[in-house]
Amino acid sequence: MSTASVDRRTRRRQQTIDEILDVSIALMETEGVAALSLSAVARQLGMQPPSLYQYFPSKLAIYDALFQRGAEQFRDAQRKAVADVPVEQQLAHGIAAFGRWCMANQVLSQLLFWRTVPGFEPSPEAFAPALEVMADVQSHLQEAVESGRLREGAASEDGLALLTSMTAGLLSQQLANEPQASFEDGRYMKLIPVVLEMFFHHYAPTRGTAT
Amino acid sequence: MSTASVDRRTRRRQQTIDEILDVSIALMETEGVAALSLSAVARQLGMQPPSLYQYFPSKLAIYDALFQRGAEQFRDAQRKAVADVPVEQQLAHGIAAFGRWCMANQVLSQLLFWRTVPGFEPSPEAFAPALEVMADVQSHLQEAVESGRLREGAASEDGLALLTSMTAGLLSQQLANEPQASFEDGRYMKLIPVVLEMFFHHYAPTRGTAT
DNA sequence: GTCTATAACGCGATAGAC
DNA sequence: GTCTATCGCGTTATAGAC
Repeated sequence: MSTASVDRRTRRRQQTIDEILDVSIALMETEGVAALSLSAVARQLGMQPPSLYQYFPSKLAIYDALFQRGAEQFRDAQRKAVADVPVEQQLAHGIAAFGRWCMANQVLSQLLFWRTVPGFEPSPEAFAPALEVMADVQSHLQEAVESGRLREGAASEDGLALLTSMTAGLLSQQLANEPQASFEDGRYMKLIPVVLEMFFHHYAPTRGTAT
Repeated sequence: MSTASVDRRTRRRQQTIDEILDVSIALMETEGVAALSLSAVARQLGMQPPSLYQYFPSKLAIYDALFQRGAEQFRDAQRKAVADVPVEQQLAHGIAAFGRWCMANQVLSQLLFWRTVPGFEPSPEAFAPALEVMADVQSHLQEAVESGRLREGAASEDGLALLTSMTAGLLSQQLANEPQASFEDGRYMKLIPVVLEMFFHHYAPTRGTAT
């Protein structure tokens, strides 16, 4: 067996895996994240349900692959948004990119930020890119502190928790109440600049209360 | 058939309905909200699964009853928390009560604040008490505006959305990351006073930016 | 080896007859 | 209230096709 044929097979296999994930996302969009059905996926692909087990050992493994895919895409979108942007605007751009990505990838967002699929817990491997994003945000905060744009506590655990909770809260409300809206015209997404302003105000270097 | 016997039957029926709901909540606590199984409920009650259909027309109807129950309990907890409290502390007490109730009733909170059960949408009847709570909060905000403790915009749609998003965000993070914590020692619940402070700061009467 | 199909098991929600 | 029956699900075992 030639090396080329191995490659071709590997490529074809990866392609099938991607198709399975694509179809899964599409189905979850219409049926709900927790309502993913392997039979439905197989039908869409013209396969029999057991054939899927050549590619994933279980339904939860598909969720895990989707989680990882989502976390990687999310991380890359974040990084792209803050690249080539003046340091003092990185937080604002990053958070806007967060909102934009979430509204464009609602299914993946639900998987990443809520934990609502019974029995599913992301593997450490799938979770890793999500941790990277957290580290990125914290380093942006740290930078803002060191350059004097924010007070000490902003880069603390509480500061990070506050920032992520406020933005995740807007997202939560947006997805629960107005899921069909776009990032630009969502009632809650519109408030993203406001909470960022509140955050900067709370951790303003010269005044405000310690946390 | 005597009136008494009708009463007794009605009472007994209501009792069974309550038992079904209680068992459902208990099962969702261990298995996940979306993993509720009628068969499991029936087993716990020593019934056959089809017998449940004497009390609820479908599984989604059970979710709806739980939603309504949760919304009513939530509303009552809110109202009890703000009763007999000085007007200027009602918002703080109400929000603390929100956090406390949610952590003590996580299953119902998920049902109320996220929409993660495939195919479930609360009926208007079940949703009504939730709307009452919103109206209560808005009236508290309005009161704060009229008494000069908050600026005009605080009681607007955006103000209400901001306040609920920030608190719901903390809850979301708490439930997703540290569900086993209590209200008192949860990393995110601890920040509830902070976001309230940020809110008051943002809508302070004398200064701040318009929203 | 790698992929796919068929058959079968156990479980779930639910409809209907009793 | 039950029992029976139908249907769809995730999953496993097994056997044939590339």
